[in-house]
Amino acid sequence: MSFWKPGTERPQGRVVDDEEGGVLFLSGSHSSSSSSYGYASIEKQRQRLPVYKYRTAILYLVETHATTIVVGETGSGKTTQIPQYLKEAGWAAGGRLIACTQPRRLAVQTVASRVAEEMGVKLGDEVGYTIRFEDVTKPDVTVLKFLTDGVLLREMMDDPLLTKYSVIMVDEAHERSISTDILLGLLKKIQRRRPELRLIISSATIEAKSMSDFFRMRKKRREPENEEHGLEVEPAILSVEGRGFNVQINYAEEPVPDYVQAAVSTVLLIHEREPTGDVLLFLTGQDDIDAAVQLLSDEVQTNGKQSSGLIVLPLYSGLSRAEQELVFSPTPRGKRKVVISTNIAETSLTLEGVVYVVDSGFSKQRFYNPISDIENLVVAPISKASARQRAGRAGRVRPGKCYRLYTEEYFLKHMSNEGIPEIQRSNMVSCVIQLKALGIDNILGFDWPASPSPEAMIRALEILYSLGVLDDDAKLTSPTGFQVAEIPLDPMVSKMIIASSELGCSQEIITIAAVLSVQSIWISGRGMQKESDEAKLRFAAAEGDHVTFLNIYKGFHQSGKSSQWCHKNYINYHAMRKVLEVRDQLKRIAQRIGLVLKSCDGDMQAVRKAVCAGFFANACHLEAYSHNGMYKTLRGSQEVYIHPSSVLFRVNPKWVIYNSLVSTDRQYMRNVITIDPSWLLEAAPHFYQLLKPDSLH
DNA sequence: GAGCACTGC
Repeated sequence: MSFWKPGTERPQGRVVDDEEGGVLFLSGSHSSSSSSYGYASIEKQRQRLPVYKYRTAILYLVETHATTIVVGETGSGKTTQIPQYLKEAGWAAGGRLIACTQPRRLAVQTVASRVAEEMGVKLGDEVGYTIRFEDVTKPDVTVLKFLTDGVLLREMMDDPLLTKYSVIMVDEAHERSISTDILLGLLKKIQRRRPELRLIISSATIEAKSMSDFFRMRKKRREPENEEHGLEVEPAILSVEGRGFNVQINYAEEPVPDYVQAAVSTVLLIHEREPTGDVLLFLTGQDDIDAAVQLLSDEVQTNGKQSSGLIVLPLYSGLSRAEQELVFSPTPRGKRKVVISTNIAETSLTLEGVVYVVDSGFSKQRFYNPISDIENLVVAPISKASARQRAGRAGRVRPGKCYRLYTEEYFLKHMSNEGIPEIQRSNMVSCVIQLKALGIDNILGFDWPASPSPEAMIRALEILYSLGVLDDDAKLTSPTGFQVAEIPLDPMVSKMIIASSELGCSQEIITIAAVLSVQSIWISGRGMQKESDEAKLRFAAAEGDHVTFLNIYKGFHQSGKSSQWCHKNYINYHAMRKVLEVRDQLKRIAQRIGLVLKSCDGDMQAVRKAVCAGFFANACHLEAYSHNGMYKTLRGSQEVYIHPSSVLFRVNPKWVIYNSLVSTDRQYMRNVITIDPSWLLEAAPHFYQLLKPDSLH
C-alpha cells in the first residue's frame, strides 16, 4: 500500500476536521454509536437524536431572532424535528403554517411522511407536502407543510409576502441551488415588511458566517422597527452535531496522472486488504464510469482469485429505474459491492452499507458563458465542502475510510472552500422573469446571497426584450410578459406556446413543449443503438425532431398509452408518463391565461412558425461551401453541427432552428427543425432587422 | 456517427 500514506489522524478524526476545524460550529462530543436495535417508542427515538438537546435553545433563538441559522450534519435530525418543535411551541396556532423547504421532490415526500408518522397523523392532514403535480395538503387542516423551494417561489406569485406562514425553514441551503438563492433573497425582502416572520436557514457547512452577514438586518434610522418587536437583528447561529461515524482520510502521496486508473487500483487494494464493507467510488460521468466498470470487470475475469467477490455496479441518472435499483440490493454474504457513481450519490441518493469511499476529486459542473450565451458541462475540481460530503458517505453504518485521489497539499491549498453557487454558473433568463413577475423592478440591484455576473443579467434582459416579454423600461409586457411568467418553463418555450395560440396549433406545441422538458424519451443504452435508430426512423419527420415528437406522441396515444408499445419502439415509458403530466399542467395553465387550445390538423407550417416565434435566436444557416454539415448561427456566426441523434443528421437542410446546444469537441445542435428564413423577420423584426435581406436567402 | 453532473416549477 505504498501509494498511500496512512490518514492523518485529526482531532477526533472527524470528517469535518480541516484547518478551519476548531472554528465555532463543531461540537466535539458526539455519540459514535447511538444506533441501537430493538423496540423504542417513537418518542424515545426522537429524544435520541442529536438535535433533541438543543430543542429549548432552538425555540428560544427562533423566538428572539428574526433569522436563525442551524448548522447540522447529516443525521442530526434537524429536518424532521425542528418543524415539530415549532408546532409544539405554538407557531402553528391561529391558522398559521410552518413551512420547510427542500431542493428535491423526493426529499420533500420522504421527510413529510416520516414526520406524519412520528406525529401519528395521516399524511395530508396536519402534516402535508406540495411538489409539482402533487399537492398533499388540506386547507385549514395542514399546519406543517413540506415543499420544494421552487413551489414556494411559485406561491409567492399569488401571495408575495407569504402571509400564511409564521416560520419558514429553508433546508439544505448550503447546496446553493438557483431556487434556494432566489428564495433567500426574497425572504430577506419579506422580513422588512413582515418583522413577525421567522426564518430558519439550515445548512450542512460552515458557510453560516456569510449567510449570517447576508441576513443581518440593517437598522434604519428613526424607525427601529424590529426593536419594537424585541427581535435581535443579528442572526443567531447554532450548531448541531451529526450522528456519523469517524471517517479516516487518506490522501494520495503524489498527484495521480489518470484518476480512472488510480481509482480502479485503489478499489482493488481496498478489496485485497480491508475487511468487508461496500465501496463507493465518485467519478464524473457516464464515460468515466463505464470505463472503470470495464477495467474492474476485466480484472475480475483475468485475476479471478484476488478480485472474486466483487460486485461492480454503475450509478448515474441516465440509467433505467431497474438498473439504478440494483445498487440498493443488499450485498450477499462474503461479497463486496463497488458502486461507481456520479455526484448523484453525493446529495440525491444515500447508499447504506458503504464503508469505503474513493474520491476522484472531480465532478461535472455547468458553466455559462454570457458572451456566447452557451452553457457547457465541464469536468472541474470539487470543493472542500463536496470532498467532506463525499467522505461522510463512508461513515453511515460504522467507522469508515476515505481515499482521496489527490494530495493533502492540494486539498489544503488549492481546493476552494465552497463550490461556485449555481446562480453564477447559469443562464439567468428564467430567474429574471420570475423576479419581474414578483414585482422586483430593479433587477440589477437585487440583493442576492451571491450575485450573478452583470454580463449574464444584461444578456438575460436582452433576450427577454427580443422575445417581447420585457418592454423598453424593462417591465413585463401585457399580456405576453405576464403570460410567459405564468408558464413554468424556459421563456423561449413559453413564448412558443403563446405564439401557437395565435397560429392555431397550441395542442401540438404543448405536446412538443412537454417532450422538450423531459430529459430524453429514448431508451439509451450502448448495446441497442442500431435497433433504437431503426425505431426512430419509423417516426422520423422531414420537418425535423419536433414533428417527430408529435408522431411519437400520436403513436403512444393510439396505443392506449401502452408500456409494451414503448418497449417495442425503444421509447422510455416513464419519460412518456412524465410528458403526459407536464402536458396536462401546461394545458391547464394555457386555459387559465386565456390561450386558445386548438389543433392545426397536420398543418406543420403553423407548428414550425410557432417554434420560430420562440427560438428565432437559435436560427442557423448551412455553410454553402461546407461538405461536412457545418452551420453558422445567424446571431453570432458560431460554428455548429446537427447532432447525430437528430432525424435531420446528414439531411442538412439549408435553414434550421435548434432547441439547445451540446458542447463537446464540437458544438452540436440538439432537436432541430427546418424553417423558412422569412419567418425570422416576421417573428423578431427588431432582432433581425440589421441582417441584410439577401443574407436570408 | 455522438453522448446527457444534478435538480426544479
